Amino acid sequence: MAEQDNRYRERLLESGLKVTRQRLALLAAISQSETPLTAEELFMRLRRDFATLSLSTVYRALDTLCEKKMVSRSVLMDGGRAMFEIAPETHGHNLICTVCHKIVPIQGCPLRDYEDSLARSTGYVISGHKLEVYGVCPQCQSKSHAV
Amino acid sequence: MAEQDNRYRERLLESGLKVTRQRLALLAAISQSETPLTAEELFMRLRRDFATLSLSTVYRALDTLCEKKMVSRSVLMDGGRAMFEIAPETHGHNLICTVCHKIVPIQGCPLRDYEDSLARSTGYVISGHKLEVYGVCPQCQSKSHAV
DNA sequence: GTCTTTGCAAATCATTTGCATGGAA
DNA sequence: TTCCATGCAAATGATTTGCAAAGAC
Repeated sequence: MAEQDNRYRERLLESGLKVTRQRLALLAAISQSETPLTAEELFMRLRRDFATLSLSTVYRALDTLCEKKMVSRSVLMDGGRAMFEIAPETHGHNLICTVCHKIVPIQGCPLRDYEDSLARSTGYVISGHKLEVYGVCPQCQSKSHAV
Repeated sequence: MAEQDNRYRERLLESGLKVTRQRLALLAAISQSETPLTAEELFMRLRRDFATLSLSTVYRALDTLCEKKMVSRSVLMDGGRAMFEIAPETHGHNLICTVCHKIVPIQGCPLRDYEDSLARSTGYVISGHKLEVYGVCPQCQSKSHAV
């Protein structure tokens, strides 16, 4: 825990950012969650032991951390609010259950080769992509059978 | 034009929706655009020859038409506002220029086989996905060279 | 005539911004 | 000490909702 804390401390400094309690707490909270969280969710979690924290600080810190690639932002199907997760070192995507909204990472990305062929066929210089896959997880499948 | 109008008329009726001027105008406007449009953009286009139209009608009609699969909604990278396009009969995705924000459709989808293998490896029943690819279009590439 | 759809205005939700204070380097 | 970061409150932007009037079937 303290080691991880120090890793974040270093990365903040490397990025030219100041090490603040709120940023460290944010990074700790995001990294402790297995699924991406909304700004509001993070705010509520941190509020427990950080009474004076402000929601706009959460938004500002998330913006900054996204710029520095320490955190990444994804968008859910409904289009409502943004979700945040620790930027994974290996590029990948999420698989989202449309029933319970559980989010699990998919390891690997099926689009590397595709991007190359797309670049060739369109003349675009491809810079990236956003992919989310939707489905029903095994647990929710068995629940619906049980009814 | 009148033929297309009639096709939409039918599809509305089939879906159990009433055929209204505003819905027909909306469908016409969306189908006449080569790129997806925001609700606001549609509103402004329709306002030209439809002075009393209300923005909330546009939102409501778009919601309804998305439910009935006549229109589809996509999300831009920045996460701001939703964009709408006529639901394509063949599943495909968009390629978005990060400089001029031009949006062009990509024919074909690289993920069909991938979804099958993902279903096998995860136990999920895959229902769909959202994919957007980002890059710089040939025009914007040459413009930046020119500088 | 009945039930849906619309227009308008007000409400809501997520996110952003201005500004003075507080805190890290 | 010098800026960057934070807290608070107010602003913004996109989208939604309540309600009465208008329109489609």
